Amino acid sequence: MSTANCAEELDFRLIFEEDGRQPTGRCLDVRANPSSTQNLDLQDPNLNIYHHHVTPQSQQQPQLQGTQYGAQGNPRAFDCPSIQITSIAPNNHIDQCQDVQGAEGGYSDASWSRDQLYLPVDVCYRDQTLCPSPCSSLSSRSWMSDLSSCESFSCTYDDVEGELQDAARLALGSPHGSPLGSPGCGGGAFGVELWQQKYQHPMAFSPALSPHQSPLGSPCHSPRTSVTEESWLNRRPSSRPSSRPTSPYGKRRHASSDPHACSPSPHHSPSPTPGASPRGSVTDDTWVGSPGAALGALLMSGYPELDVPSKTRRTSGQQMGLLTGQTDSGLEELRTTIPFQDSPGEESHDQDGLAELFLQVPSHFSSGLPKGHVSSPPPLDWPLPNQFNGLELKLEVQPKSYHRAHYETEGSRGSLKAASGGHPLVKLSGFSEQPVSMLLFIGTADDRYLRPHSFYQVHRVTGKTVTTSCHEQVQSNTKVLEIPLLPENDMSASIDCAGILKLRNADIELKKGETDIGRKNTRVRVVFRVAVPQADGQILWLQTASGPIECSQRSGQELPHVDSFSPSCCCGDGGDEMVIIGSNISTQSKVVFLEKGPDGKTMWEMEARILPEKSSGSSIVVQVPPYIRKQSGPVQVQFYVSNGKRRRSLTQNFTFLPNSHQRGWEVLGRISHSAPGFSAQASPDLSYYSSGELPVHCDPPQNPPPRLHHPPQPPPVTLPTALNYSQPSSMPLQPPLIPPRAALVSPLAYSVPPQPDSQGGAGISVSPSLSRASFVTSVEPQKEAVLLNTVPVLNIKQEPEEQPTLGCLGLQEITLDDGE
DNA sequence: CTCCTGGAAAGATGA
DNA sequence: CGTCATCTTTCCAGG
Repeated sequence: MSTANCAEELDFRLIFEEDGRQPTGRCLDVRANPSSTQNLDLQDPNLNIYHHHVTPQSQQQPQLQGTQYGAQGNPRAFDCPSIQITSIAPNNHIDQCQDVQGAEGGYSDASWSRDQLYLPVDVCYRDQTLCPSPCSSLSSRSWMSDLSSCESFSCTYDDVEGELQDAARLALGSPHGSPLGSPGCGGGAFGVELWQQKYQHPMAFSPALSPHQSPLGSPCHSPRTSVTEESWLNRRPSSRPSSRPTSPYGKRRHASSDPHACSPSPHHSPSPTPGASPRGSVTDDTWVGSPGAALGALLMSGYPELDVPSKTRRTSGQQMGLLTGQTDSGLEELRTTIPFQDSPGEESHDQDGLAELFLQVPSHFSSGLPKGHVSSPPPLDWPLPNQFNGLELKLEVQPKSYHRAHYETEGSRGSLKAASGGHPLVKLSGFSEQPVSMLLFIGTADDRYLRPHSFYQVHRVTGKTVTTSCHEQVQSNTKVLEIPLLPENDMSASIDCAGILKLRNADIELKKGETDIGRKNTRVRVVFRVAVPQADGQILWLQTASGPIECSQRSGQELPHVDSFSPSCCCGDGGDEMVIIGSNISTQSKVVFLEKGPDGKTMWEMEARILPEKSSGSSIVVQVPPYIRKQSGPVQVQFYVSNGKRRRSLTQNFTFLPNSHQRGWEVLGRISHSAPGFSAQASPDLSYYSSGELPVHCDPPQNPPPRLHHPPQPPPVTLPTALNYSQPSSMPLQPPLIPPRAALVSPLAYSVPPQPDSQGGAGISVSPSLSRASFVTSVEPQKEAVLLNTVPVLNIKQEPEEQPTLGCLGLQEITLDDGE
């Protein structure tokens, strides 16, 4: 096991690093906490608000643009030492591509100087490259492939042009909606679609309503640009099999050792290539960058247009909103604070070549921005508050925690559903003057840093059962659904038009710059954003996200989850019958009791016998095994339910009383119940009793459980060393978590102290002594969890059911409990 | 006939 | 290098 654990931990690290955490501490200043997107408190005076002023025609000065862009698009961008990049020689390939695009698109970015380009942008967004997926649904098929596989796209760039043109045509011809949206798009169009959307169809997105359109301008480009790069890159190496192998063709090593992927750039580092960095860096960067985000709500002005019927408006290209000066302070800070989001250094290192690519990117990018249009929605990875000034975007009905995503090779698997059987419901309160558009995209389940998910894209579901109108668009390579919130509907919308598309891991991972690992990265959150026009012409952006949703097919044996059990103690002789109630528990399951020493080592372990005849449905009855070790007093042990090697429930605390003890004693353990405070470090037993936990009278063992022991809300923490799975996850998947950086960010009132160094900026605060632990967070979730638990105020939400293992397994590993 | 689904076989990955 | 346990992705079939 240990071995296994280790492995997992490693994986995790990778994931985390890539995903979420930001490596560097550089951005401590970040104001916003990405992760807590949901909880930012705008009220806080300290929060900066970005105003978006529209500058209609004016093209922003390059500088400004850069800045603005950065702000908007990506925090990181600001600082991004584009310079470095600049210096790097551009890559021919790239150039070509860009040129092509630019030409095609008609956007040239002459206006932009490369210098101004920021890599960061790219970084921020998952790389476009990666993004391919973004396309999402297009069809379900392949957009990614097409796009993603650079090959497809880039490889033939000749063709590409053609495509672009086509796209352009389409764009022109069709209302925005069509091209993108429909699933049918399929095919090769992906690139085109993106293209269109971004460039061609600004309008496609409803302008008025949706600010987001801008996406394009934004970072996306850059990122995606990366696509270009990638494509190029990929292409070059033609070695790569077709972009989409039937099977994941290349097997991808998690380690990112993937030759292909990196071929161009050696660095594997999370943020390998500049371009590449996308995700990883993104994450990181974003994180850092987010500072801007820190702002909380973003106010973008310039949407004069809001009034305008979206359809009519052309937002076009420009969407990228530039942040207007107002941001100055904010931006400035950001810049200063965030020297390089992307960690240019890294990028620069390995990637000269890459850099070039990136540079190239700008072209598109620029093309979009300059146009002067206005506003663009903030980058998708920016944290935004869910409420501000009386306005609140709330997910009134949460989606089920499980939704099997469909592959491009499959048909749709339907829209997200609510646990109740209906569909998720989102409502904007505090505003009903006019229709507003809401954006929906699939984000990561990483609470620490909410950002678009690389391996999943939202997919527009159509059909007679769908009552909510919406249309697809692509922002920063991420597919986004735009759904109107109408006053007549009480500014709420039933999300019955959104499904989830799974992109092949191989497709995404091969993208350059992609740092995330797809394997076991199967949880997502649905993110909702809305742009609310303010009286002063500014636009306030609010965001909220759903709880984590497991998207992989459920296997026969799901992760078992113990809801309650009784009794929670018995004498050392064992033999008592214990009822365990929970989900995914059957007579096929195994119940193992064990005791761990202070060092986390298993000192005793024994499997309990299941009594099938007394078990039923969601509960099983087991015979408590005898505790064979010497005991002079009560001994706290743990037990877990297992459905297989990797499917174990969280460990539950159980107490063996001395035989001499009077039976009937039950200890209420904080440990067991409130457990949060329990940490492996401390010897459980000692702490337990010493703490004065009180023994409570417990039902006689034989009695049917009058009262079941409920797992601690926060699942009890198990010893770090303990089984891999047993640890409750400290990782906050839930929104409730406080943004790690929140503290930093602003005076937001978070009970949890910020952790500067925490990579991901986990929302968890750790006591000083534990600081190291915090560091560990990303890497060793479990341990962290433990440590965290010790902390006074953790907001971490645990999902008991799920994962014991957040840490080890990784977020992904955990299987959500649908409950259904 | 298309869209949804649930299941599962075939492959891919890692341990 | 082989084996095993998992995961991922592609197919099937029924409603």
